[in-house]
Amino acid sequence: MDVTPILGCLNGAQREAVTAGNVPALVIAGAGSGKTRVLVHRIAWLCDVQSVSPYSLLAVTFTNKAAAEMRARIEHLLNHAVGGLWIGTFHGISHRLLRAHWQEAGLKENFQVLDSGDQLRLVKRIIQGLGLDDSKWPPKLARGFINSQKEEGLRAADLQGREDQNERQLIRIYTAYEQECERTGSVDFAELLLRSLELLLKKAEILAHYREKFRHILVDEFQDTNAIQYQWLKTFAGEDNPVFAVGDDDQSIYGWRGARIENIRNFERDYKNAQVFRLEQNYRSTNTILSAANSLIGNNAGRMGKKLWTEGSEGEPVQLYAAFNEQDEARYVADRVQQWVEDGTKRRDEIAILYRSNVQSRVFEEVFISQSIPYRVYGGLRFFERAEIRDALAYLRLAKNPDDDPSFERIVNTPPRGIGQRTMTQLRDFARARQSTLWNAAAEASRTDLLASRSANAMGKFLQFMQNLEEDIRGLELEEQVDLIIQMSGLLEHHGRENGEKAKSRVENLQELVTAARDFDLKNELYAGMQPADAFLVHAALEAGEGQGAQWEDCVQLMTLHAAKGLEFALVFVVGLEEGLFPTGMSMEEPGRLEEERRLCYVGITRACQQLVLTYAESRRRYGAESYYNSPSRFINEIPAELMTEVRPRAMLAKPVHSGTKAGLFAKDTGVRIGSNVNHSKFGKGVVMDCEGAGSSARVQVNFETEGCKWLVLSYANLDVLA
DNA sequence: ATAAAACGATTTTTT
DNA sequence: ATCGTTTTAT
Repeated sequence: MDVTPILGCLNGAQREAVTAGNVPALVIAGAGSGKTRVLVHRIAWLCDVQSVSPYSLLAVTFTNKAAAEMRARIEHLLNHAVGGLWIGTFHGISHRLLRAHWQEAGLKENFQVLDSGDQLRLVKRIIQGLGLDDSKWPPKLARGFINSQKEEGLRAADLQGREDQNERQLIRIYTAYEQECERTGSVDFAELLLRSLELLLKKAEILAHYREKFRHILVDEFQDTNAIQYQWLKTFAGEDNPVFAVGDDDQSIYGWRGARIENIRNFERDYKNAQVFRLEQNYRSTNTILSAANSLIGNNAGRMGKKLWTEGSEGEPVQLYAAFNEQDEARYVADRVQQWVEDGTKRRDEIAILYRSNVQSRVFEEVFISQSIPYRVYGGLRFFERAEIRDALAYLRLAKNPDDDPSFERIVNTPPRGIGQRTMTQLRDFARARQSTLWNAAAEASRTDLLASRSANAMGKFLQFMQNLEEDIRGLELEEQVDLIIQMSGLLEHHGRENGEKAKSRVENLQELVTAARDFDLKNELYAGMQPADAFLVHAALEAGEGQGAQWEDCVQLMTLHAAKGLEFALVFVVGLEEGLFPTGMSMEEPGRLEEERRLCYVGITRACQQLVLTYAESRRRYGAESYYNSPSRFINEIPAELMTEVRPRAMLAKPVHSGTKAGLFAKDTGVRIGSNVNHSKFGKGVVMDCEGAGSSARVQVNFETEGCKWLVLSYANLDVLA
């Protein structure tokens, strides 16, 4: 057999990993070292060379996108479809198991999947139902508690006997939440994992079946697994089926949501016969960029140890720009973007601007709009999380299942049909007293005189409408069902009547939902045996959809550092490198947190292929207030100076540009004017470049000989004017 | 039932 | 500052 297509294009380390024997393997794959390639070629190697059936492989990823990409690459390499191969996310695969074994798992056949928004609303309802004050017991906190317990494999029953009053209250909420999920047949994300793990552990014959089936377990982004995910993998693997885990401890950036970097370190302890491979040759970045990354990450303790190298060129030095404020930072970046595309051969979509937090995108957007630079911001609300989409899906859900109280609550007065708070409070009380669902309570109430006649009338019409809707959509194609719903519910008309951009996009989104329903792949084996509408709803929960429709214009890419993981760009700006912002103020006390911030910076740096630009602002507006004298991030200092050049175009000026436009006179004349030579006790001598404001808030920009340009508040700065 | 005002939070995000 | 949520007033 000719193995050239599978092994020919691999380097030594990659080839060793791909052709590893049937023992547990841990591949420490540095940024840009061909991590996905190794995984894909390993699968191809097993199937084509080792003659392992694709049916006996289980490949797990974190995102749907990664799963889809991996499948596509495998099929491309093998040159044929591999339908029987299980590739999916932890959640997707768990879901599939639970659908197949719903009875053994103790679920309802038609259990629904709650996304985190659904879950939050349910937790909130539970808290209120227990008579607790939801400002004292924030639903988000309770949800976090429940999820983190589940991620540790702990049920409410496992938590009895806690002393702490606070904790006991949370456990009470957890208990009630579990009961409600049980009653309504709802399963949240963490539950998918925990429940499928419990299924395997409790039903020996099912476990035996899957251990017999999956002879090889492959995992991507292993450093991001949490406690239960690792447990889940080990359970599938048992004693005989080797785990092939690929990851990079230096790119672990999700500790705050439960990822256990220790998993990667414990792998060798858990699997005594494990082989460890290191991929250190980088195919992405210049030597300079890699040196910067290596130096930075060298400041972390307890690493697995790894040093990236390349056969490529040295490349340009890393550039550092000290901006006066966030506007200046954005202007500088915009200038550099313009320069990049000026020669006409370079594209904007090979440029990324990476920031620590989403709020930072705003200033860049403003500047890009004013300079007509096309850009795209990643992140934000996903398609299936948008209110109008959730509304439409709630109609679908309620039509299929009138007992779904959350959906009932959501749409009973959306669009407005005269059913207000008062009516709903009465109805809720009534339903609780009768131990019935809102739907049944409403049906009952409309027959009695519980509600005011006007409300009863409106409610009756709503019930009638929902019944008609259910009859009308029955038997239709999914696409037609959705189409009918958005029209008959009045949602389309409701948003159509509003004006403004937002309303327009809501209408478009609703129409897009019809398209999504049309394109939804019902034949996918994941949804085998399910009703189309139910399958579509699961799809909506499990795959929230991209933020924006595919806009393949040539756009500058704006995103958080987290969102950039796995991507690469010719030119990368890592912006906002200030102490307190990146690393964030919250992370600075705890060493573990700080190391994760450093890894995040490492991820950012290693996204760059050709040129890396770092920026920070000496002054920045945050939460309305301005902060001055920001220190540059410690991460900047952790990059050797010889790899960097400082760019300060403005500071090059000996004299200010516009001394004519601003008078430079302040309310209480201090003698400080644009162009004045001044002395500062800390920063030394400099020239006043610009001024802003008046009176006590007057600020001046001073270009210091040694410190560069800074904005100072005149009343605090105590400047001495020199002759 | 709707509009205005007060309140509060505010790293990162996938499933 | 700004955005989303909740309370209060009309």
